[in-house]
Amino acid sequence: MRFRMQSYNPQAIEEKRQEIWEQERVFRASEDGSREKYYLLEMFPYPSGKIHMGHVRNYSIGDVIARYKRMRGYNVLHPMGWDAFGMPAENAAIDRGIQPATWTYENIDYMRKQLKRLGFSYDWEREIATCDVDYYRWEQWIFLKMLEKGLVYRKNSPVNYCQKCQTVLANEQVEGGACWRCGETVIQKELTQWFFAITQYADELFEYCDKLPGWPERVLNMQRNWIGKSYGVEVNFPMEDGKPLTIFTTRPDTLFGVTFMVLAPEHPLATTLPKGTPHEQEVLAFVEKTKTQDKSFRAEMAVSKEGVFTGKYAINPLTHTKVPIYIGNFVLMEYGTGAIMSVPAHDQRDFEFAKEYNIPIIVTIMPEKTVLDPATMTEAYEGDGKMVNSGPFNGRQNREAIPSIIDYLEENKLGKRRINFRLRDWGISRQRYWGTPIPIIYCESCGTVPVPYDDLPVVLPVDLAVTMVGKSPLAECADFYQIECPLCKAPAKRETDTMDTFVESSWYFLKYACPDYNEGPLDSAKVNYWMPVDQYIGGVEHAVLHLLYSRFFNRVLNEFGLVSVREPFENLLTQGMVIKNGAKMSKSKGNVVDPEYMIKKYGADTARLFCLFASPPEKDLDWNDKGVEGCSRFLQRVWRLIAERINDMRDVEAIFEPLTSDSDAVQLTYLMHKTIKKVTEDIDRFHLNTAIARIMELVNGLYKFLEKDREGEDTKKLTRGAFETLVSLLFPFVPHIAEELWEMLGKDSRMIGKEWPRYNPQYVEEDTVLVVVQVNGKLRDRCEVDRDIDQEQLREIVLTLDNVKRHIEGKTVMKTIVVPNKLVNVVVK
RNA sequence: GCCUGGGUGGCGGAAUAGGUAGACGCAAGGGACUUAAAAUCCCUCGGGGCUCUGCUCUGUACGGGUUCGAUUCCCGUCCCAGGCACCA
Repeated sequence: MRFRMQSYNPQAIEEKRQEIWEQERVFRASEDGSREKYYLLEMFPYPSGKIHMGHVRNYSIGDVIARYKRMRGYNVLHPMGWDAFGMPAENAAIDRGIQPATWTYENIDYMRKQLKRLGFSYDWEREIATCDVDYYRWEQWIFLKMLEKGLVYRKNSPVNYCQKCQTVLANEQVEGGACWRCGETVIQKELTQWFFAITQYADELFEYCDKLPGWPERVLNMQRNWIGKSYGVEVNFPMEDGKPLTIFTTRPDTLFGVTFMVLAPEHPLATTLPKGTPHEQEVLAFVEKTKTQDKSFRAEMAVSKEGVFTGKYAINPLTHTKVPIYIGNFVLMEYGTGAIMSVPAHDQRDFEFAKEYNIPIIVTIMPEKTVLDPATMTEAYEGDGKMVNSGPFNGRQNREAIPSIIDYLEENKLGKRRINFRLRDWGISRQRYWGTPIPIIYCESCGTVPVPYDDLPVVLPVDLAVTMVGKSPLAECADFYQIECPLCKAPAKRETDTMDTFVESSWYFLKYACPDYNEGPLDSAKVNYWMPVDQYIGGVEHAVLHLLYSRFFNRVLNEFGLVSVREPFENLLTQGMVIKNGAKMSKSKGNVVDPEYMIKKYGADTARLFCLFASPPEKDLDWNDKGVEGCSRFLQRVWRLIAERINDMRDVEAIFEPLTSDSDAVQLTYLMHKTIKKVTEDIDRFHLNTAIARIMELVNGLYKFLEKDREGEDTKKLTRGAFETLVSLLFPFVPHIAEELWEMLGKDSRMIGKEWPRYNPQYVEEDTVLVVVQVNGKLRDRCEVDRDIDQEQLREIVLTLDNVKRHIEGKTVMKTIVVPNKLVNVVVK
């Protein structure tokens, strides 16, 4: 049978392959005890309308790993779904008068098509959309369970509020005082809100950062930073009425230098202490003024320290001296006890405050090289040194003295060891429509009543007229909120807030294991088969949002007995952004490249290849249209390499070792086996760009080899072996063209995804090696010698080289350093 | 200010363990094929110098150090990106 050579037509072959994959359901995963499982997960997208280049990159990286692991014999779970609740759906509804549900599901349909057109190997039968009732009903179940266990509570407190989005934001969702989504300045608002008690897990979440070796250090650092664990002590300063004023400090070594105390304006004592003193009015006015300022404004104001004296004093428990109590704008009620001891000599903030209000300064830590004098100091000394003015602790190194100071405080019941965290509980109430309804009912007589488990789900009405003004849409929908109390049957009102959409993404990775299970939230047997996620891939922007919440949620569900592992994600890869012309691709910058256009022009394989080749996964990817063309050229070159010769090769048997001693054939064999080794190692450490570079070298080598007209069956067989190897190596990166070429070679297309080529160790190290010769560390010559040659012999050979002789002439050889099979350095004087 | 990363050709990026700096690709220049163009193929390609198939000096942000040898390790400085920022 003779074939006419066809040119590379990506659209045709890609659609053909995709159809076969779909029909044969080749990416379906099921539990299989006979093989090692591998759960590969990429962060699921928000169905905003269209796939963007960031998605293409993220999912291309994931697909290489998924396909590669399958070829290595793993039972791979590679699912995809939709983070489908969220604000843009509501905005679209307002702008275009479409229901959020309609808009969302239409987007999902469109984007699913796009992902399929890119040829990613997902098990689409496990697809989930978080806005499906069958998904969020179990989220409501989890909420109720958490409520039972005391992990959910409701409280009135100042919260972050975005006026543009008209909703509350969690601390993690405020970036530099602005809304993470729209950039609007966040204000403080007093509201009653539901909270998840993530702080109960603060210590564990912090400590386990050391037990996640598969995570990038910078992500762990961001999490540690965010949780903010600090060791210190709570100290009681008795006041004149005998009651204690409790403060938290990490620097008990400066206790002897306390000259005043400061309370947060929100501190309960702030308004009661000054009663009856001449300072009362002034304090009340100050507290009022400061409290009404919102957080970011106050932070800005407090650059200059402001405060008022309460007229009252506290007693330093160590020195028994009387120190004045102030109210200050720079003290935060949310951290520690909302009150601090102030040591102006050794804390810059306290120093500034003391200077402002003429409060004395006492030095208690003396640096080694200088002498501190309170009268002349211009800033606080925050470093270490010898303790002075510190009674029994005088002369000791301050850091070393801390434990004994704390011991002393504890023994005398003056204070207590204490660890404080910066992390706050996660506020999850959102005054929005398109989210999971919080399953709670408010009854005049029974109070806050959880929706009974049997009454779940609380279904989000989808036929609602959405308006932007006023309260949350659900709060205006009587059909939704009017309900009878499950306990007393009296008319009652549903909670009309919905949950933060980060709740959905905190457990979706578990649901993929059992998407159709509906007897409970999760089928533990299946979940435990697949969990933990072996490799998670996504953007670094979720370092302290989604990734922290998920770790928290997984622990909670672990305690409910639904999953057996404590940490959900074993290994994490954070890929960089896609950049063009020096800026992140975005509509507002006008530098967007549409994946759809790329597919039309070059095909999915080229689009994928460029995303993988242009830079290593963790780095930002600089988009370059010319680079894309280069990738397209490469695929055409591969296509021609095989298609042009297929008539001669079709029925030839493949061999992977030369039967002749023809040096070119031997060289090709070495190249082939070395390439397998390099590509394997590179994929294993996610150096996908260099893996592709190696494959390009193999292609270049093959062209060079075939340049000469070669006769003989052996040559053909070896060439065929190299072709098969090449196509297999290409498969995880560019599956369509690889599978098509595989079939062109007359092989079963189902098999390419199951076999990863092996290399013969004998052919990765040549018998001779190139040894570099240096004289005094400078490269002077090189020579080809037998591998593992005797060192003495090598020394002799080296000294006969012309250029070496020239450089050592008239000098004495002091020593010769030999790095076997690599380098000789002759040291002369 | 603090904590992380990171600074390598015209560009994207290579260089597992301290051992040939610049793999692979893009761009650029030159050539072959062609009536021509596209496509394809070949050659050159960090900078300087020379007696130019070769040799030599220099070069991985900057300044020192360790070493036979440093892009790689150590100390100091500068710059860029990300995170945190009155957290007591």
